[in-house]
Amino acid sequence: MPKLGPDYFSDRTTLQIARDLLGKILVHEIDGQRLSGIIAETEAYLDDDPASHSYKGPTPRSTSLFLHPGTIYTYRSYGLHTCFNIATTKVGTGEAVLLRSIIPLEGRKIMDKNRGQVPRKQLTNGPGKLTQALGIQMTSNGRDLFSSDIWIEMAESIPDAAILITPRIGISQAKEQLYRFLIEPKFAATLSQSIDRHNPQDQGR
DNA sequence: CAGAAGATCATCT
DNA sequence: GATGATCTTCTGT
Repeated sequence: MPKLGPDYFSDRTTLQIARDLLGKILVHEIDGQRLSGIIAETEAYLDDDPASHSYKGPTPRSTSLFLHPGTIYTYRSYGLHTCFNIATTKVGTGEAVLLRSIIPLEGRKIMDKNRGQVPRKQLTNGPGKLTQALGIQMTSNGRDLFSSDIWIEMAESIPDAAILITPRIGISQAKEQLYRFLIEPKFAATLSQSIDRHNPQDQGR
């Protein structure tokens, strides 16, 4: 399966990129072992967003946000969690997409080990959880998606494996649920919470 | 160099 | 719905 190339993160708006990433596959390869999941929720951070780490210009922490599109930006949240972002648009702008949740695909045993045997619905359904499950660490900050052990692939079709790991509710129902998962507004790309505050009808996630 | 805040999560009521 | 865990980063002095 082809990796997404540099153009993917530069040719469209950040919001569009965030939408298009839904359904793609995030891969972290460790010792030849693939840990992966289907991207199910993303969040766009735009230049005019006061909550963005790039809002006040580059700082020691946020320099990778301003590098070329496809640069990985990780940061430590609340001293505990690692969150995974991808710089978008062009060099010098600080826009990015945060990956908020994935559907676990390959390497479930290792993910369980990394997460500590939580219920499967809670394995990768948050920005801090997916990095812990995939073993993605702060050291990936500043690398790029095209020449590192972390990348994003096209999904030619929804792999059967994805159906198998969805909740045990039968194949057809699982397919339907997975499809909803990918297109439902609730899980679609959103602006950050600071913008949500100005749109009270969007709150409650 | 001290102090505060934070793009979260698990656990509790 | 509230709270504590935990620590990096940024800001002001």
